[in-house]
Amino acid sequence: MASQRGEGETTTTPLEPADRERARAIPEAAVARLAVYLRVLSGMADQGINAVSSEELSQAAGVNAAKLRKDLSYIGSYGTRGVGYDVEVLVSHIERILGLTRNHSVAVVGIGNLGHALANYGGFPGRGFPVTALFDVDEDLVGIPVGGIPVSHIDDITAVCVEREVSIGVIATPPPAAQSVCDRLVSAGVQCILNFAPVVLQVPDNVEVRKVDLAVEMQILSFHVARRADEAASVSVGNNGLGVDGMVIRP
Amino acid sequence: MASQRGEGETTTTPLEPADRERARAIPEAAVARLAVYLRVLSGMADQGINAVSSEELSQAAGVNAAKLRKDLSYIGSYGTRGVGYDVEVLVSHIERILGLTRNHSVAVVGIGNLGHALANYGGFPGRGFPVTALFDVDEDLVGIPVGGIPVSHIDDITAVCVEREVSIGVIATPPPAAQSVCDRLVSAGVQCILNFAPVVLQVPDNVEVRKVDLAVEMQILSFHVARRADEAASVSVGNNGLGVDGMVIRP
DNA sequence: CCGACTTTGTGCATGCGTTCACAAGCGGTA
DNA sequence: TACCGCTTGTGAACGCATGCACAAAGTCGG
Repeated sequence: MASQRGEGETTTTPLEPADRERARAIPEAAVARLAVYLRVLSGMADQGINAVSSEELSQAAGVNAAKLRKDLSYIGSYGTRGVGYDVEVLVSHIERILGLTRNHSVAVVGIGNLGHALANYGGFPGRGFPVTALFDVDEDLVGIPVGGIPVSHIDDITAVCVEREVSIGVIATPPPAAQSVCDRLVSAGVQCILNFAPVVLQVPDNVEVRKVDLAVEMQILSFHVARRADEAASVSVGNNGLGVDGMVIRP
Repeated sequence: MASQRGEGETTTTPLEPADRERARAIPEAAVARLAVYLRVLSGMADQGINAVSSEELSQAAGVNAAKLRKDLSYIGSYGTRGVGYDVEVLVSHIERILGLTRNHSVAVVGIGNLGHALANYGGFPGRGFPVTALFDVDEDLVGIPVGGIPVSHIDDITAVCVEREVSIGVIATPPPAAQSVCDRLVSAGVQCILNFAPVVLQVPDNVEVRKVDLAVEMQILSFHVARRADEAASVSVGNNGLGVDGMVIRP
């Protein structure tokens, strides 16, 4: 895993010009799916499987086979017609495109319940994301190690982030603190932020923010519950032909 | 459908036929944003603000003003031209569309670090989502209350979910257990699942699954880091006009 | 070496979602 | 009451993503 390291630009396999061109053109949605394919492929590799067809892989990943092939075509042609894909080759290629050949140092801010959970993941699932810094306002927490890393005070955020070359900041603070923490991360040079706080962050446009919003997820589900209840209540006129092929429970 | 439960339709404000039609047509992406608008609006209501224009609201929510208006138009016309929107009216209308006038009982499965964090949220942010059941395989945990709710054994999942009318199941187990837990939730009649396990769940098509995948989020960020590093490395030929206006750090 | 079969890679059409731009509608003012 | 300015609501254009269908390309068996 080799946690932090001296410099870290050219230690990793650099993208060749051809790939560089491609990376620019990959749709956002496809990037998310590539990460899923990667996980499925890693699992297959662990099971000793070394070849896979687009059909098999797509089913395991829960997507359309054509879409999968198109997604893979964005990163180049690495399959063999008539045979399928070499698992190892695909894994290493997706890893390269996603930038996983380089380690991304992660800082978690806000060591509450969620922060604890995140810190204890200890190098995020799928590794390549070592947590190297933890921050909180609470003086009582400072110095105490969580998941092996001692908590720093939030006022030291700039110094620590720069020193440990943090490239991804995770915000797990209460809502009111989120924007302020975000600003501090940004001025510490962090350009990628994963936000768990239910707040819309304002950032300069050179910073990438992704948000994980529990409340929103729940409310989307709630919407579907409501919609279904309504549809069920109005099954009188006749349903449209939109394929509700009724309760196929697959064990 | 409406699985079990005595009545449960008309306890809550029922959607009128006109709204029912509309709810069916709301794009998935818009639903997610409506939840965000709702939060922003609630905040405004708490601050005593009672009118807002699409411009203000859209900025606070971090979206385009035109998009916001279109999103709101999906749920009907509740603004006043020349003035804006009444905050209260909008809040209650979005709540109705999202089905938040009804309480959605939530079950959390897997009381590890993340499960603890979720249970301790204690009725999810924005309320309306009371956590009413917790499950784990670990016998040592069974009976111990977490966040006020005693943990049940996972083998009792069907009985407990039916009894407590669970409508949303949250999976926070280790990956290998996720599919099995999911199957059990489904056979207990749970139709909405929020999945934190890094696994692609296979479900019948009457079940709605949303996934929150830390690893994928991190890898998407990683991709952007890599893409940027590459773009920065190839600033020699000349950048395209696609607005990278260079490192504007706003404090 | 050839032919049949399999599976990839992709051009094209379709549909969805976003954005633009403007007419319609409402409050305030004289 | 009539006008003026402001903001909504939406028709229409655009662009992106998905899905289809097929040609290209490779393997395997004879």
